[in-house]
Amino acid sequence: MIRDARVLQPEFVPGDIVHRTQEVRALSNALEPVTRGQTGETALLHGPSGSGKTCIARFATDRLRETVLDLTTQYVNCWEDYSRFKTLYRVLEGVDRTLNIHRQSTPKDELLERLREYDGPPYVVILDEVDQLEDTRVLYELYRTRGLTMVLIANREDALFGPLDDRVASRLRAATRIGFDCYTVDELVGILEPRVERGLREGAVTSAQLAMIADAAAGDARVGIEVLRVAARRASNQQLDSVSDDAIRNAVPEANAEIRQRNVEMLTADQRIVYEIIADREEVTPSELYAAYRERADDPKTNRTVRNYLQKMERYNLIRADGENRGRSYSSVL
DNA sequence: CCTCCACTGGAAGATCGGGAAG
DNA sequence: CTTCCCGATCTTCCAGTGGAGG
Repeated sequence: MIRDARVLQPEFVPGDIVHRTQEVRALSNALEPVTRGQTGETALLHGPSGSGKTCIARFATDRLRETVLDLTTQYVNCWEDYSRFKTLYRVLEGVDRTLNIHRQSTPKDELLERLREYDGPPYVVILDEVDQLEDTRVLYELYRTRGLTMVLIANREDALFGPLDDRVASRLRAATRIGFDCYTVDELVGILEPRVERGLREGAVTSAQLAMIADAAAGDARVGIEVLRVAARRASNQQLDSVSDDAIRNAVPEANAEIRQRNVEMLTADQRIVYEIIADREEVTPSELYAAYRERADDPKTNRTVRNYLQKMERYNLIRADGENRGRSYSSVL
């Protein structure tokens, strides 16, 4: 039943963008100087998750590479590489300058040195989830790199500006800003349709079912694609040649559980204890939580460290923190 | 109104761990 | 082998916040 699983992967970039033509054009304009060997304008793509920011950034840079012979591009996910070191490392990796850097290879900041020395062809770097950077100095350092053009992606524009250095903030205000809105149900169907055509056997999913998926995804293309993928895989495992309505309904919580499971696996043993305490109960106050943690953990970490864990888990969308200060309580997401 | 205090999260410094140099 | 280095992680300290209860 599955013909081409690749098009059901979340990171698949379609060869042709059905919606978002306006946004593609705006981004291409910002990058246009690159075609003349110059540095492009910094672009800032912002909007809710699953609204096509990453996809459009990749699409535009891929297309740019088709027209510009001598061009390097790199994608960096700042959520995964949130420290300054890791981000710089990835950027250098894109131009093969990481040889022999394993951590402490001589001077204090070898990475920055190498970046300064960069003298190659135009280089376009996509920084996804850029609001997750813990040290925004790296943005300034990238701004100062010759021939480097940045495409920044953030969920919320204002969350990015908050902790910024003045020098970076002023440059960022001059950036080309491109806003993205949630997809409508029709648009989502339009995104899923070509994937079904290429990825699945004919008639495996009806258009009414696509509308069901689109509706459940609430404007988030990533969720929609994940639901489609889970439902198709399930049907395929059962040797069916089409997807039932029930399979789709079941796939919605399963797709969410899968995302959550992946995040839980990234936690350390101590973090997982904290997560499980929260998951076990409806709602828990900070002091109850820490007391329970101390009881279960051998060699427990300090209260402050547990608070860092909680922040991290909140960012991973594993838990929710309600209220402020004294009124704070933690609960697990679904 | 004021005081108390549970809670948050920033800053700075200590510690851990792994790779390289001596 | 030991020593040094450095990023990541953890602790210590603390200022700020706002609800509870005089």
